[in-house]
Amino acid sequence: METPYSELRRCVAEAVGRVFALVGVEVDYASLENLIQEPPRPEFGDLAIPLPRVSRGLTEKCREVVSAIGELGGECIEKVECVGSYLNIWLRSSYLARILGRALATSRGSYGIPEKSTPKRVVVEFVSANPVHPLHIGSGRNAVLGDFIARAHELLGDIVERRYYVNDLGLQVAYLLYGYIKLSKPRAPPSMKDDHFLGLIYAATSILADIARLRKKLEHLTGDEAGEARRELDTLIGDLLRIRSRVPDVVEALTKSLSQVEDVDQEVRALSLAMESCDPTIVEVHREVVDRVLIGIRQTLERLGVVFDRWDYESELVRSGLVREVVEMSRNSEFITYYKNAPALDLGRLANDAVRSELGIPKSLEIPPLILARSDGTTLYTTRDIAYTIKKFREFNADKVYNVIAVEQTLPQAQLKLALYALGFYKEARSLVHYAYEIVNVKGFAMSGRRGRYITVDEILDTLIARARELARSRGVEISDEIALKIARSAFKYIMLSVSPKKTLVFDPEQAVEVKSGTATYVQYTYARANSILSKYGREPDFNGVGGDGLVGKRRELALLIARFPEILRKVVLELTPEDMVSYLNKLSEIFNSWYDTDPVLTEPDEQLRNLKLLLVYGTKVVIENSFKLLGLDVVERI
RNA sequence: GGGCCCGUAGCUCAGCCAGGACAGAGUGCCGGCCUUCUAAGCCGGUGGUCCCGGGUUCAAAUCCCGGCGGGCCCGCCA
Repeated sequence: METPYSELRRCVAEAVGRVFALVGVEVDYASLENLIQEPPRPEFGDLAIPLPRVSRGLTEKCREVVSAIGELGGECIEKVECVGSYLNIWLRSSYLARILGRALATSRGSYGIPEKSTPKRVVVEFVSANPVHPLHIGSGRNAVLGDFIARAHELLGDIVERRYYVNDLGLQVAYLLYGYIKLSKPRAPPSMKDDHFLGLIYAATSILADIARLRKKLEHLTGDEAGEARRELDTLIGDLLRIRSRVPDVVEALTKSLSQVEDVDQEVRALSLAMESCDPTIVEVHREVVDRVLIGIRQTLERLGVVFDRWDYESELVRSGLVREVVEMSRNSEFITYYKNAPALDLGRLANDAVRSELGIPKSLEIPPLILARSDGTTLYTTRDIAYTIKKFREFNADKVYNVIAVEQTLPQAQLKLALYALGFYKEARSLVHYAYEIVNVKGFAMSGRRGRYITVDEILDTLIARARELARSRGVEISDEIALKIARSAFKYIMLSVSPKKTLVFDPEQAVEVKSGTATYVQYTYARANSILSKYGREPDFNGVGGDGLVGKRRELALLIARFPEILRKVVLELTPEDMVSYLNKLSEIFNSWYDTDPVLTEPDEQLRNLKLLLVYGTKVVIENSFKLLGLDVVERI
């Protein structure tokens, strides 16, 4: 279906094109339409065309264009003006009102939502944070972006599955498990969630191992090197003290227990091996500690409104034999090689220009061989990821699989694609998308999961909830838990979505909890205002009874913005750029609020004009609703 | 050393891919607006060598080349 904005652009292009032809410049309407742009300021009209782009020398003929447009302007153009090298165009109010009214009347609540085509089957794997600590804001960004991708596909009518890869093998989990066993499966204090509690145990164990290692090393160091090591030691002890201030008993018991161990690292490595071989003496406690963390993570995700369809345990993947199968296939592959005496795939040889371009891998990215297994026979992360990717495609019969993973994993993700290709999974290799995002930095704070230095999603949500309550109370209103959570999580998500995923996001905890312009709350407030007007009006606006010359000033700006919405949404859905939607919502809310303040709707005596105003209110409401559906934000009827 | 990304107002960011008007928001700071549809709002003021240097163009924050600064990757870690 044609969008109102493309309709009006075509109308303008045709009218202007006819006039250009009259002054001797022939140009086809389609290319003229592409040259139409939005002026930077309202004084420059609703639309504008840079004349030199159309044809050299056209600027000089602009006066003739102006005088000719009166008769040939057609139904859409009110007037045009020449300013500098631009032709500025004002649309006829009645025309703009009519096409906007028709578009909204046709689609109502689904205004802007793309037409469904043949549904695709799409898997989005995201978050997949290691089960060793609570979700921090970095994982929060992943959760919000991944859910956005899933929602974008759902909006297109695709069938989407959300999967979480539980990385329950590897040294990180081994450290947690080690500490957990040494402490004889401790319970969390009543006020603390399990994932927060176990995250502290993980960090304390990891730090104690680091300290022991460093102390040993220090015995052989002198001079500058010794000084540096001592400073590092001080930092570690500082981190440990911070953890002790939260769980004193745990840290004391753990310190005492580990001080009697000759080589913690060696024991942890042994434990890791035992985990991977499903050693019956630990298999139960291993699963127990992982699941305790996962329950906490799942609660956090539920607070965010992010729900997964599948939780895939890495240990089960290994046990299923699929990983072994991948290694076997590799051994029979023509790309098998031995690198540093370990079995590997020579992906560099595979990655010629043709294959790279087929898989979307940059030419300049150097691809080292992918080592498949350690000398002890255990497999490596990327090897397992090959198996997991095959599993994701198979189990869901997927047309497309997204891996939402930090940009720092660009190389392993490229290797993953190439490995699939090398093993004959051509379609899978082509249909796998690494949706890369940059990390989150906290202002004045170096995050580290291993050191227990992070800001959790839970604490941000708690602070935001408290802040929302406080604000409501200051206005004499009590808000429900549900509303408070909706305000809080939307505020958090909005921040996560507002910066281009490829850019580092600087998170300022002080700013994050402020509720003002440019936040989700601001947009929610805008929605509540629009909603309030419409519910007081009590019935649907009369979409056909609009017209006249009412679209001036802010009303006109708002109408144009609403008219542009379907194109914006489409672009955001196809290009997966949530930040564009955020910018749009900020602009829309700003214009709406500014208009709202000076131009009453319900008391408007002129019926046609009132209908027009109601159309704008209705349009704003629907646009916010549908944007929120895409971004995973919550609208609130009252705030 | 090689590769990728980023550099725009004190701070956080749009705009760059598809070049176009005196470069836009938010925040901060200063001042004003609640007998009128929700003041979590609105209005006004303040604030910029678009990292630097060349080039292409009628026109460069945007494209090209060369620098500088910051981040990440180049593990038998994940």
